[in-house]
Amino acid sequence: MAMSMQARILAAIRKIPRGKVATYGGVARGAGYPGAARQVVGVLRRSFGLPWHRVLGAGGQIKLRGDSAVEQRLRLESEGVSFRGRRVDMKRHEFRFALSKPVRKRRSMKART
DNA sequence: CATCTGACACTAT
DNA sequence: TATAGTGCCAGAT
Repeated sequence: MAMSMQARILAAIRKIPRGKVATYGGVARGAGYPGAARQVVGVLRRSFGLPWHRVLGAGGQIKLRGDSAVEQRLRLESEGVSFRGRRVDMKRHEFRFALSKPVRKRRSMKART
C-alpha cells in the first residue's frame, strides 16, 4: 500500500510512547523520509489528537514559543520526562524508531534511469 | 516555473 | 550558549 508521506509521519508520531520523546528529524527518519523534518512540523501543525508534546528540536530543545512552550514542558514533565536545563535529557528519553528503508519518490516510467 | 514558508538540522563562528 | 548561513522538503501562491 502506498501510504502518503503524511500518513507515515502521523504513524511515526503516534508510536512515541508516554515518557519518551523524539526529534523532528528523528520522526522524519523513522517515517522513512530522512531530511524531512519540516514536513513533520507541517503535520503537527495541521493535525489534532497527536502526542505533539513528545516531538522536539535537535538536542531535545523545545522549539515552540510562549505559552505553548510552557505547556509542552509541563506535559512532558507530567509524563516523567526529565530536563537538563532547557533541554530534555535525550540520553534517557529519546525514542528509537525501528530502522526503516527511506521511501524513495518514484521517478516517472519514461524518465527511469 | 520562480518564490516563499515553516514548532527544522547542521556547521561555523 | 547564541546567532548566522546553508541545506533540506513539500505544499501554497
